[in-house]
Amino acid sequence: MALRHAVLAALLDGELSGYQLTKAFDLGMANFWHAQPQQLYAELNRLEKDGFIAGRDVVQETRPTKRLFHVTEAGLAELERFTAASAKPSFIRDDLLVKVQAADHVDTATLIAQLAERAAVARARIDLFTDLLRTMRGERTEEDFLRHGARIGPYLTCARGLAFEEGNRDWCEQAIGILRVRSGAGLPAADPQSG
Amino acid sequence: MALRHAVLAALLDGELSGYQLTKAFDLGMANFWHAQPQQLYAELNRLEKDGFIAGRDVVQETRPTKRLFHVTEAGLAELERFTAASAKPSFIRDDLLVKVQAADHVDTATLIAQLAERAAVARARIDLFTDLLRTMRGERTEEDFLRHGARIGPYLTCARGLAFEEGNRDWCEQAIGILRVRSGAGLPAADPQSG
DNA sequence: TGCACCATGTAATTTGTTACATGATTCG
DNA sequence: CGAATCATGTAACAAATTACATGGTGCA
Repeated sequence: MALRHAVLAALLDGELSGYQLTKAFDLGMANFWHAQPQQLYAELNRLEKDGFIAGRDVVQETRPTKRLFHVTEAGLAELERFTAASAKPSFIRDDLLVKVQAADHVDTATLIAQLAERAAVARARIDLFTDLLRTMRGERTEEDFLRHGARIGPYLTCARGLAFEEGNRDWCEQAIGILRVRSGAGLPAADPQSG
Repeated sequence: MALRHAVLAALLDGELSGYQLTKAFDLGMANFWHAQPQQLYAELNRLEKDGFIAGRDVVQETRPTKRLFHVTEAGLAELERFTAASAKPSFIRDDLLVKVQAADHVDTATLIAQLAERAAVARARIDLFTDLLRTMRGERTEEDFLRHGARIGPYLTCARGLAFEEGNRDWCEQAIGILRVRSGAGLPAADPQSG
């Protein structure tokens, strides 16, 4: 039951609706927590019932009415309690790595295609996070922002996400290179950067 | 329902019992899949019923009788099918990152302690994976092993795990440094390497 | 006219977690 | 004598996924 703390942490950046929250969990939050819309809507209702967040209706003209939520004092206290408690070890699940684990027993071309696809996704996310970080720090240098900026939490987690995706990209490229050498050998391999 | 493919991939390295499988899921497999003993025992029974693995009893003198499982032809075909199917995006959950996301609203000392603990765990795993990789490649250079070695799948996934933990260590150290500068400022900060 | 976006859910099913259960052996 | 290791599960509960449901707006 730690989804709630991820939601609380996401709401610290300002009021969000359930819909906006799902967007956040597709972007920066996705670096360390994964959740579906249905889960988020349900969790928002539970958090409100427990008094950790409060919502207000915002009627819109051309769009359906939405509810914006913010963290309450009790919610902040709960986050503080959570932070002090010992963290569960981080938990990863990755289909692609399962496939690579079986590399010596499955079709190489198929595996290379999957690795290339993942590398492309990683590159897209690297660009995205690089832009996000630039936006967050504005005119300042990273050094200056991290020392004196008002909200460094999201910056640090985004930086971790960036490094993670760089690791993915590099590893995928290395694995592709190795699989190519072992199978086709002398082929004038297509440039993996081009796709 | 992809736990089964992780189990199949784990069994490619040779026959394993449920107990040995839980050990594998605590070590190398933990880099990309997390599962508890109860799940593994249950999944082994399901996989056997579906014909993807086969087990045989091994009676031991000083230990309880165990069942060793190996992947069948049907199991290999299933892995092949899985490899060809599009992978779900990788899925991360990390309490620590949730806490860092809330860094600007929670106690700094508490957060630093958590980051230091994680950095220590990362260092331990780095040592472990470095040894594991050395063992896998034996006398050969990495270059040579990856070109001509018989089983590179586990090597590649372990390498990814190593890079991931190096990323964790570096990021934790950076975050600790920043939080120290912002809070205590001029303190003659303790060496994070020492613990 | 069809698709994507905004906006929020319910219900059924599948997974995953926690607690409980058993019992011998080996090491300190 | 107590703790860790080997060895395998069942049962109850909590969480996550999938499918289903609704309906207006804006764009090509």
